[in-house]
Amino acid sequence: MATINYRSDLSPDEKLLMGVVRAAETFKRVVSSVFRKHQLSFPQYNILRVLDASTNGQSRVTDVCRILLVPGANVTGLAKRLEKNDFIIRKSDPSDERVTILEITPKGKTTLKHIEKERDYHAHAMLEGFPEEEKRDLLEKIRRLLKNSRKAA
Amino acid sequence: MATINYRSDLSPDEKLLMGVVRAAETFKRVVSSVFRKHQLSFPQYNILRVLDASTNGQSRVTDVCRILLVPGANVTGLAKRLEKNDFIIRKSDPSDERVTILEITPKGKTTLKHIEKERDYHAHAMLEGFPEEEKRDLLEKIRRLLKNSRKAA
DNA sequence: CCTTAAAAGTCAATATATAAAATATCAATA
DNA sequence: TATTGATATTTTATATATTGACTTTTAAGG
Repeated sequence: MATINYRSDLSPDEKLLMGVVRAAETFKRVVSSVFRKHQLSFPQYNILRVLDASTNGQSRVTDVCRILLVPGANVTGLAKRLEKNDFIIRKSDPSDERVTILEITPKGKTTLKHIEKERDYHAHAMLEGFPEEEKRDLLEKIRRLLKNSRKAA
Repeated sequence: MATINYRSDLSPDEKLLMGVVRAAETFKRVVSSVFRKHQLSFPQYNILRVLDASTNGQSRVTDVCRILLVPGANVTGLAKRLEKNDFIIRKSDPSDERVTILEITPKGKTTLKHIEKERDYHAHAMLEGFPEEEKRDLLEKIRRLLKNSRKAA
């Protein structure tokens, strides 16, 4: 047996938070296997989603960062790979040449559509056995967690 | 305004799960800043915790992987860096020479002790406003999520 | 024994995350 | 106008994650 010599000594708070981390990473692994079939990684997919939900399919790098809560240095490489695979284009904002604008391509949009059904299937499977009321309650608690941790950061 | 041109179109299930991912990553960022002051990364810290909770402070690479739900190739590099900084030692199991055993050092143990208080402070801050009963409820739901997603994987 | 399959771990290649520093542009103002 | 300070992004260096291939050892069958 694998865990026979192991006794968890996490404090209750830590156990809860580590549980959140594990659930998140396991979920990421599950849906990543879907994205990978379409040549997308999890963070790449998230960027595409943000652009797809933005007016004209465009957004500045800074805004993508703010929405996804990721540091900007991350996005440079991600955007370059997305552009190399024709999921987005990158262009400079003529009105402010410090700004890089990312725009989703038709290929990017259709890829998101293809992914949609399978993604929903997995999301639904992870929430199997959760009635609507419990989902609402869980979402509310997660939001409170997020608010607390952003305050702490 | 950052999000003015962005309307989230996530399905309710996806919104919930993406929320879990965000909460997890924000928490990781917060506590990582604590670990970093002691020359440890988040995954390195987790490995130390597993070893510290194992009998004789020892565990096989495979068992660490099973407990932390991470692929084995990860642990090789992490363990090497941990060994380079004297947090653990690596040795071969004489009874089965395929096996690598990881063992926490005294330095590793004292480092965990130094981290303990600050780590608890941050964990507690993230759970501010959660009475015990809500924490229990949240933990139960998170565990159900995790069970579902491991089944789906 | 000998062959083969499984198990444990490492290695290599690629993608990602992060911090720190560098670059370029903009805005304000002296 | 020249300078200063703030913004937006990229670059650089290191750590991590992930997949698949590979090596060594063990276990199982014939």
